Amino acid sequence: MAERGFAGTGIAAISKASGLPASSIYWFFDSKDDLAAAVLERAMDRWVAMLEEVKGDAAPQKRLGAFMRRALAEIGDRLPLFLRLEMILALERGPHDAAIRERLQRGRDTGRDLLAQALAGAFEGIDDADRLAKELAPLAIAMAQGVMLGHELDPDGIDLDRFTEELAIGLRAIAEHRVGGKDP
Amino acid sequence: MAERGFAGTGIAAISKASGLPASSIYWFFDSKDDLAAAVLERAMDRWVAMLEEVKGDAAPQKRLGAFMRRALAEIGDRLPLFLRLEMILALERGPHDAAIRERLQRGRDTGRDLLAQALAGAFEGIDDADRLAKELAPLAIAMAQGVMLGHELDPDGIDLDRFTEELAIGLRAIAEHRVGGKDP
Amino acid sequence: MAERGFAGTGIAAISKASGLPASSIYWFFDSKDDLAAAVLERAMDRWVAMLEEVKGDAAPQKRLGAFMRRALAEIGDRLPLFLRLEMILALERGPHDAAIRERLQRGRDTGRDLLAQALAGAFEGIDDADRLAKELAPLAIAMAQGVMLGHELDPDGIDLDRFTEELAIGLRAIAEHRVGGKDP
Amino acid sequence: MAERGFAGTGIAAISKASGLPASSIYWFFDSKDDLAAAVLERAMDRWVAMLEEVKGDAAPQKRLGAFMRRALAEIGDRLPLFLRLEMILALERGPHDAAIRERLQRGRDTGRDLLAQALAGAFEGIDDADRLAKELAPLAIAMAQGVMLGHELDPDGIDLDRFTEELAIGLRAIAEHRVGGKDP
DNA sequence: CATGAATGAGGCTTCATTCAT
DNA sequence: AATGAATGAAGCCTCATTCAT
Repeated sequence: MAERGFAGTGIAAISKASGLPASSIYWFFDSKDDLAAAVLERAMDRWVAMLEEVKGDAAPQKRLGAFMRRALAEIGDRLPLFLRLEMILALERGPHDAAIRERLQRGRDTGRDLLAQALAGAFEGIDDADRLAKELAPLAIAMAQGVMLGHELDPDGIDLDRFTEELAIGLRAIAEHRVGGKDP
Repeated sequence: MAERGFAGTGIAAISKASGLPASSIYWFFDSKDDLAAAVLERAMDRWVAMLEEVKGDAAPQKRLGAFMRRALAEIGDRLPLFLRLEMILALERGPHDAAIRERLQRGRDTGRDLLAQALAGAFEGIDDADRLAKELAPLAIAMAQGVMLGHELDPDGIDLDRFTEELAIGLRAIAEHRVGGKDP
Repeated sequence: MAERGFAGTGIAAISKASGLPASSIYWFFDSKDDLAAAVLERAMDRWVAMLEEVKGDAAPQKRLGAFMRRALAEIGDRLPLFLRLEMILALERGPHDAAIRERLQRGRDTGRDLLAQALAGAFEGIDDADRLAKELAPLAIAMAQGVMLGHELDPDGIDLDRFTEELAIGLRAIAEHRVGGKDP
Repeated sequence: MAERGFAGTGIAAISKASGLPASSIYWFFDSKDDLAAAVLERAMDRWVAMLEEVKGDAAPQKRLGAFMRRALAEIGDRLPLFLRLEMILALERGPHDAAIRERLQRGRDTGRDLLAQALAGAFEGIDDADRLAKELAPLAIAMAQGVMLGHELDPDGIDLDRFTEELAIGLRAIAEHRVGGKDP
């Protein structure tokens, strides 16, 4: 579903992939919507757990790059499934809305909070680092997602390792710009 | 199709939207794949034309913000259709004809070139501005796309107007960082 | 559908009976509900047309029996399809309601009006024949339907030919009873 | 099942209504057919028991109306479930086991016998009351069923209380007509 | 250029039933 | 006596496509 979208993923495909006959899938899920919501939820939980763990590591908050690098660890092979799933489900508006959209929102909120903490470390030395981190977290997430998407679409066009570092630099510059036009 | 994806957009829906009976659609297009490719092509051409026009305007290359602002002009309502279409078709891998993928690649190339020119203006004063602009263009596009996607998903989370300006700042900082680690 | 009910009549059965593939049926009808409503409508129209024609014949209003005998002409083989369809669809409440129920109501109204006219003939000589005919028409219909149903369930238990005559007698007695307890 | 028919009543619906998982239902019944037969049997037994009880009451056979009124006591809310079930199962021919049909036949026979006794009382004073009662019982049942069905379909169209009395009058007139065309 | 009709394959989902526990 | 899980067949309906006109 993360690869072909909601509509493009037939119950038959899920059945084949899972080894269960299609009708059995309906023992576990009420509908394809319900299944998608459950999958999204689980993927989300895993990703959040991973981020928490990274955050828990000693010093690393200090460098945003380290955080990002871990967060996107799977990349290279492919976009972390959760992110792909999130993007594609979010992009595909349609009738699979209700349950899914709400879960998407929750995921975004959690991700933002975690990134805000990592950003605060990267903004060390800037006034109001915490507030700025909170403000810029959505922007950081968005940029990061965009870059991952870009990498997915054209792997050679973007050097992800380098990017994780440069994203921190760019955000720091933006934070500094926000904190005061041109003062020392 | 930009809203529901390729698989989620039935010929019947296109028929209703266009007022033409489904069978008539097959007079104009050989298949759904063909139709999608044509739609993508047209959307792409329009977008490119718009960018060319912006580029043609007087000094504006100097400020990346102005370029971006025009490029995303439609936003507020919704992500420029072309970008939405591009993302969703790119994300949804599946059996959609190679034709589509190739056209997507072409679009990305054109966009990159145009943005590189705009970036070169924004990098004024930096050594090797042209080369850096070319290198960073894919990153810039990716970031911009991510931000637009983020805006689409959660319009209140991201201030697009401000972003266009800040993106320029961030990229400049990255360019400076690339041009020389710590030398003046 | 008149024989197996709505739920018991699969699209596949209709497909086989009609010679059209199941998917083609959906070119003509929006749904199984829609199809049932259309079938009911057509059966109803035919039955009403037949009743009108019977009514149009010369003297026969005078004897209710003649009217009934014609109205139930097909019987012997089987309950007039329309009546069977009406009963079974009316009895089977379920999700096939909306369109069907309304059409059922219309059918009942028409039948009642036609029968009222036939009854008026049978009530010749009774005061207020017209009013009584109108009042008793629903009762007459109901009785007749019950008898037809009974005949259907147990063909030997009920002599339909005799019944048509006796129904007139019974109704006349009821009408007389209504017109005045025991006066001459 | 009395409301939606055999085909329209899924095991899942029965499961939900009973609180038992679907698989448990198969501990009690061998199949859906078996279940339907059992349900029909039980409903039938109850109805017969009630009729017996009514019959056992003092004088009341004398007035058919009293008998009918009790027999249809539940009405007003809805057709006595047994009658509904009987009609709908009888109408819906299909693959429902011979068991069901046979049980239906038995029910009809019992009802007919009981009604014959009640009718005999109502025919007091007519020659051959017993024979006529036996002959007309099926007709009486059929008429009563039809009226109940009519009441079910259009509650305002038929006054059930009045009907119970008038049915007796109508049947008496028919009996008298049968006993001798025009002789005193 | 346009359309009504037709169609096989496949869509999601429910069906009645079975089985191991 | 009870149940969670499993299953093949069938349910209704939509799919992309074709064809005759």
